Amino acid sequence: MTKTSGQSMALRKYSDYLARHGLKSTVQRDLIISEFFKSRGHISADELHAKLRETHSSIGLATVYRTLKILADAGLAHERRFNDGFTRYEYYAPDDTHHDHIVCVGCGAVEEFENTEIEKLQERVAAKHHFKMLDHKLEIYGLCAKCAAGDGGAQKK
Amino acid sequence: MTKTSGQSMALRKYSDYLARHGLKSTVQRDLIISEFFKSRGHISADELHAKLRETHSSIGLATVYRTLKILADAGLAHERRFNDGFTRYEYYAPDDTHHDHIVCVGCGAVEEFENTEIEKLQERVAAKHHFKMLDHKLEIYGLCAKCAAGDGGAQKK
DNA sequence: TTCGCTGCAAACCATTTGCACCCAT
DNA sequence: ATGGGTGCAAATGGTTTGCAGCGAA
Repeated sequence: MTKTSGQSMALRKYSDYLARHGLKSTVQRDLIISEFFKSRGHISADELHAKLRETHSSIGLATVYRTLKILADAGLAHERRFNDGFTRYEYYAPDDTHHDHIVCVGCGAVEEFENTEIEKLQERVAAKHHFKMLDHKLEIYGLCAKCAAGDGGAQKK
Repeated sequence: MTKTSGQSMALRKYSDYLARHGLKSTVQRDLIISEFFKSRGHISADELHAKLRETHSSIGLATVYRTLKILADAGLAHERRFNDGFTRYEYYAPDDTHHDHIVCVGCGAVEEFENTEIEKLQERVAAKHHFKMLDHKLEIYGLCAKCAAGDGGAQKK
């Protein structure tokens, strides 16, 4: 099972992208990207910026936005908009299978799932409407076990 | 097949809501709501405001927003956020079956569909993750027959 | 007469952009 | 030394809100 680490593969794809587009590698970008890879899944520019500030107080929010946009352009991150007002970025390896999200409206937790049966049904729906399907978005909103049980959940701002 | 008109039923539910909440019926609200019901499906506050301006130039955008919010609170409209930056409101009768959307990325056309099989699969996914499902959102993005055929489509701003 | 309602403009807030200086290449 | 990168502050753009006057009950 020799499987190249998804992360190192992503880093290579990232520097390839920089090179091919005449962009430069900088300390800030490296920091942002490494932090982004560390906290895998569904982080917002603001949250990422806050985390970075803990150790590098001078990094600007604008740079975080700009870098995340590069990652998205390079095909290494996906912009996701749930219903909490702002954009979250999620790590997306080139060979990842498509997945969807189930979101807890109590505590904001996000889990991922994939279901090929649903995908197939979607293709069929698109065909029925004479659409060529390019992408789709499926989000299930509900209460996770913990939030359904008791408390209102510590709303993770 | 005696079936009370969905619209008159909605209007009744609307005035009930106003009464129960100590809110007043006004000319502006009536205009906004009637226009909203007329252009069924997926209209934004701005588009609605523009339409109303044609005949009633003094209506303010803020009032449109406020009224749409009332409709949403009354359970007569759903707020929908696709990927074009702003919120669209869609008519939603209390007895409507849930439906999802298929959106053309070429011309912005939106069609509705429902698929109970997909719904069932979603319930199953939620159960597997120990979530109590409350709501869900499924959007298929693609090209409609017209846009897939030739032109880039007259992007409906 | 009482409050809620309205239009306007200002405020919000996440995200973007202009700019002058900084730093990889 | 070039030209892209950065932080800051200002601009944006959809949506919300404060306020003084208006109008439904």
